[in-house]
Amino acid sequence: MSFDERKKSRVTLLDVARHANVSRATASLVLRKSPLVGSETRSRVEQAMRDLGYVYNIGAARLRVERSQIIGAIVPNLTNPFFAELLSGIEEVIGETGKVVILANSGDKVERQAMLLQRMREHGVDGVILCPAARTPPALAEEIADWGMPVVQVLRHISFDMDYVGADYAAGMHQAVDYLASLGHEKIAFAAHGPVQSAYQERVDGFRDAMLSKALDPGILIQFPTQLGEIAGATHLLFEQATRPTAVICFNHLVALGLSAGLHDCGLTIGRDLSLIGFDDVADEEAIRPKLTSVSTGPVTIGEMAARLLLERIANPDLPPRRVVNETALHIRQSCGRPA
Amino acid sequence: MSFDERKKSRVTLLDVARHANVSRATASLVLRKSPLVGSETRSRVEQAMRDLGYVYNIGAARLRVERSQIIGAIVPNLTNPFFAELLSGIEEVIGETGKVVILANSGDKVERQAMLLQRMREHGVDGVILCPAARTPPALAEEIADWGMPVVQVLRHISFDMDYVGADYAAGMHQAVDYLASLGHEKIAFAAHGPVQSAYQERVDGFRDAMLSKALDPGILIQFPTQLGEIAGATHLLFEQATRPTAVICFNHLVALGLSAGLHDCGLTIGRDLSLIGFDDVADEEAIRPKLTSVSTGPVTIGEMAARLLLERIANPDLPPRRVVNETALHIRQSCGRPA
DNA sequence: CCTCCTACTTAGATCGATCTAAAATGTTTC
DNA sequence: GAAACATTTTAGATCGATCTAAGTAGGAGG
Repeated sequence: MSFDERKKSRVTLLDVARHANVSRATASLVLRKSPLVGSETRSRVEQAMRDLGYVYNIGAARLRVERSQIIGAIVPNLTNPFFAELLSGIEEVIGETGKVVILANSGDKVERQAMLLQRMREHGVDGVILCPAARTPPALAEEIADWGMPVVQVLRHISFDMDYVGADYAAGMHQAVDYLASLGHEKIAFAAHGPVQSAYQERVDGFRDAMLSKALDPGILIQFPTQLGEIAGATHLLFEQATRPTAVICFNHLVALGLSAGLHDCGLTIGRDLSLIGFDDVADEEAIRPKLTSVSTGPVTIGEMAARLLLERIANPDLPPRRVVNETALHIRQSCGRPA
Repeated sequence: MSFDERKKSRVTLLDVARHANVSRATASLVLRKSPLVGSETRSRVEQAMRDLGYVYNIGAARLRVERSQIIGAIVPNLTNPFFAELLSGIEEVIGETGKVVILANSGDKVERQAMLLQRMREHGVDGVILCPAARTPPALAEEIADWGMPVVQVLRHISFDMDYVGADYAAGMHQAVDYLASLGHEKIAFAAHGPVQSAYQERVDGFRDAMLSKALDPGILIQFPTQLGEIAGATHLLFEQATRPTAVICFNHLVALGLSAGLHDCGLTIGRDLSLIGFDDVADEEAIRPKLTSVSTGPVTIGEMAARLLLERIANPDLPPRRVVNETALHIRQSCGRPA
């Protein structure tokens, strides 16, 4: 890169074209790997690009073409490793196609989510992967449809008219309950947490349903604090129920981590004094002792599937809405035993 | 939104202007909240925008103005909660300014990182927050400077000519070593992990330095596997050293989690049979039992500071390069005791 | 009545790519 | 040698905003 060339704030396609003695149009064709240009011309232009240090300006291109190569991802909480894994899957698949992911954190706030969607619209994203904030009105789906913006819901859903990718929470609950029942447990609690949204509801309903199908009492449902740090301290809630549970199924990995710590603090041995089943099976759960028996929902996979679904939706907007539900798997480790 | 208006693929500023009986220029001034337009005109234009459902097209604007309102963030590993927290801090600060964050995962691969930087350049990002992949050649810094791209290094650094935000790893190591020494430990191991990069080196050097200043042997340096799942299984490495350590300082929270689990598996009691100090103090460490004494580096804060530094750098490219080093704090909990 | 000033408003060029429709070039066919 | 054809190349309009430089209107001052 010579001195003069660096002075120019930006090397444009026109500069490249002039340097290679062709027109702007031809240079553009080379850029887009069109078979129309002759091979000698092509290499001359490519050399010119290298000589001048040309950088493609996607922004300029997208003014003409209807494609920004940007995908949005909105999650309710970034610090939760579960969502980090989800994002990782999304970024992986989107990145492979040469597109780019805009990341945003709704903090589970509906207004903030609306603002972020607006911002993404202004950036002309090709589509959005959205984990809807709790209490998102279903009308949002219609609004989004009006905008003509391709959106895939992940993990939570607010509408059946929009693509959705999630896990089979109900089946996961059945796996957990069936396993505990097979060990002889009858008093099984569900340790819930966080705001109510579709995934929450599905887990609770799945739990109820599974318990009833085993003719067990589905009524032990305990609400734990939202913050990880406070969950351990709230462990006593488990023992303040009308019937004291012999096993607990956790809403997610945060509850599992918290209770695992809290039970230890109470001097109880997990798996002997009380059985514990986690949900989501994030990497950390492998590192707790005793190792946590857990229902895995596969956040990375869900992220990948959501990304793929979105790409298909963008390519073909008239597809009917689809629902993809990832299978859950019960990973049996060491946190469950027979009831005392 | 009426039928005809929806048919038009996009409502432009010109449409708004016509609808409000003003020129495109005036509408643009309203958009940018210029004090030049009369209040009556302003509200007429604003009403027109609402009537037509106008959406600002940042992409078009940025073709004229040198500002894309996009910031890039490149991290080596998204699934590591430490980086997720970092990102959370970045997104928070950047989001407040109305800008947007493009997220990318280098997988700690230099070539992939180069490709991502290129892609971000094509998207015309206003700046990038980069946690350089291990083995990134220092020449990259010059290349970036040639591009004229504002970049802030986080957590790891490859050049002194580029802004940098990190933690005071050396001080953190001193805190950890001093604390253990005060408890009477003399055989202290450093449990390392992952590829060598500046943050790695600083921790190792800090450890050495701290040990030497206490006249202790700084030579017990053990390399653990990269994957969390494999660390626990490698715990035995601790006991295969020439001198068996009575305390271990962990490279990061992954090693701490892994060893905490591994020691439990060996039937050892942490804090009594062996003292353990974590590093990074991610939220999870609160949930391990016994609670982990840990050096906190504050990833969220570092992310916030990096974002602020980048914004300043963008506003004022001629600032001399700055280095911001976040203080570390030793959080004393329950994982350390006197040597057996 | 003319000049000057203030407060708005606007026409038209511009950013850097793509796309259409047409032109230039070279080859083959009759 | 002209017509027909395939292969490359190109001029110029276009996308949707911003910016410059110039315009209009209305009032104050002389």
